[in-house]
Amino acid sequence: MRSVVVITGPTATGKTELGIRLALMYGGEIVSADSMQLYKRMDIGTAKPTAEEMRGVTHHMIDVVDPKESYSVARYVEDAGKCVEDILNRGKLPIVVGGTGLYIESLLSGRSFAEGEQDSKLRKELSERYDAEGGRKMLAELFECDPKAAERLHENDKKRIVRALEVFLSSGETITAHNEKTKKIPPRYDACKIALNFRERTQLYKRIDLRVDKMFELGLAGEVEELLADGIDEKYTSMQAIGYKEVVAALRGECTLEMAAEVVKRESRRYAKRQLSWLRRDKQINWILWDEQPDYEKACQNSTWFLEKSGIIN
RNA sequence: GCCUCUGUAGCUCAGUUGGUAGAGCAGAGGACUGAAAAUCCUCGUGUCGUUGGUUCGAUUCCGACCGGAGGCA
Repeated sequence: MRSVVVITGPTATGKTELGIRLALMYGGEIVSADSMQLYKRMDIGTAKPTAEEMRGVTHHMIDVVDPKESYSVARYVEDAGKCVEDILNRGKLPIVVGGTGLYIESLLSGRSFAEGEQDSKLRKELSERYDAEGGRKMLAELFECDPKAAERLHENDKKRIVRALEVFLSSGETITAHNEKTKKIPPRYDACKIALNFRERTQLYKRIDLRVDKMFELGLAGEVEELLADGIDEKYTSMQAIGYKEVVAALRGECTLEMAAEVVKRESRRYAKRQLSWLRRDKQINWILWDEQPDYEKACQNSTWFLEKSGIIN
């Protein structure tokens, strides 16, 4: 089976650098798995690798959509899937690098999603009804058509209740049935998964704080200002990114930039925590744990071992 | 030096008319199938500053001491 390498982990752990090193060592190309680096013009706040950092390694799935567009996992599976196919066909090694767990999982499994579109009329109607009638009522309604989904969802989980109803109403199939079906489909790639993290949580947080300070020094505020000037504000998905929505608030005078920076740090820490809870349940992951600082030499050695073990190189 | 106020969870504070205590924030854990850097759920034992005394029993009352704030000299 055709194989890919995955480099993942919570933010600010050095995924980008390790990915590039491995690409240089094994003739690979990077396929980014980051839901925000997809957007053009959002460079500083998403910590996109610069041209120098890339060192000639080809990167895919970065800067592929306008910040005004709304992207989705479904599109990612399709677009990134094409990149992976192309890389494999050219005899090179695809290295999927990123922290968006859902994107990686969906890409590897080649998951097909149930019907529906983000901006569909149906979804909008359901969303409005949820606001008007309350989650309790909507959940009860979901229970009528898809009791299993209703059971596992909380009445406050608007997004998922709306989606579950949407899937049933538009396709006649429940999201539960759809999920069970897609779960059985074997993954389309064999993956060697490597995740980076710090041994101590406090080290991770220190690193996140430093990185956020650096983003502000590099001119994150200016970047956001330019986007706002073109009418790209927080109503777009892209601007929901951590680092952007907070700066928008500061630029609107709701708080100072210093305060915004503190919020960005806190949100990044929480995000890292969520990423970890997503990753921890994947037992296939090979973890590389840093002590104080990333040690890329050692990580490359470890990675090589992992790649050999999974038969990707020999 | 004297007087007043104050010392309770990592932080800010509430509270117990004496029966060993609770909020917000921070933090932790979890979920996750077309917005995922999004969205949602769950979680609060801490020598109640230290030390004596009164009491069946003190974090709560009294004394001393230590730390902090203010006032008078």
